[in-house]
Amino acid sequence: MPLQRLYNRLFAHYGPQHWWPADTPFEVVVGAILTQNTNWLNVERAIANLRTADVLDSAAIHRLPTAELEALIRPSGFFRQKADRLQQFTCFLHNNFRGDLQQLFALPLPELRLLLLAQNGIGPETADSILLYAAGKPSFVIDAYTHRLLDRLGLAQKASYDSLRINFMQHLPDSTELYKEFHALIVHHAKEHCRKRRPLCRACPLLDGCPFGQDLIPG
DNA sequence: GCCCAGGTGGGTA
DNA sequence: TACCCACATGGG
Repeated sequence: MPLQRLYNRLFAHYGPQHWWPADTPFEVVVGAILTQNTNWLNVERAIANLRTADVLDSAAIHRLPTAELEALIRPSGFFRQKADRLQQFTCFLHNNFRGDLQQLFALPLPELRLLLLAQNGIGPETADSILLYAAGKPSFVIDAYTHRLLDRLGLAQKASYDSLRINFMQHLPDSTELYKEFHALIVHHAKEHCRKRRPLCRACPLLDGCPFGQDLIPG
């Protein structure tokens, strides 16, 4: 299976990634929203501000004055929009699940995914990141790096988000841990060998023995 | 100064 | 469906 082979190569080269970089499920949710079209380094600054202010939990975000939340997350960019999205989410959580993420995550995957997608500011990538890394559900994440990698390998140039996600999930074992590692490996690889507006790096481990990655084309 | 970064939602044709 | 745009900060 080509996707399995792609995963095997990445894993053999980089080893386990143990993602997502967060201490709690709620921190994953916050990071997933703050990282929208934003460099992760800036997200870390914003999260550090929230931690220092001791408001890195749902109840605190919920009751924090919006202007204060905006000031704390300012380094992550789009701070007005993201402060609003964070508080809309905590409001939804408090109104429907007593502010308890685990109660929300107890819903079955398909239902939970639709519910997340119905929230303002939570699109497919953010929803799948929350499902996979916060809720521990096997929902594959397709991000800009995944699109770019498949594009560089000559695959799926104009495939939709959902079709790519379904493709990954149908050709891989139904495993949360595998999905986590695979996505994390794609990000790790992309940061080294798959930069925007640049050709695939010659040192790319995926190209070793297959100059154009042809043997990785999915069947 | 320029491009880029782990998107989303609203608008238009 | 397919583009276009606003949203905003900080690094290279």
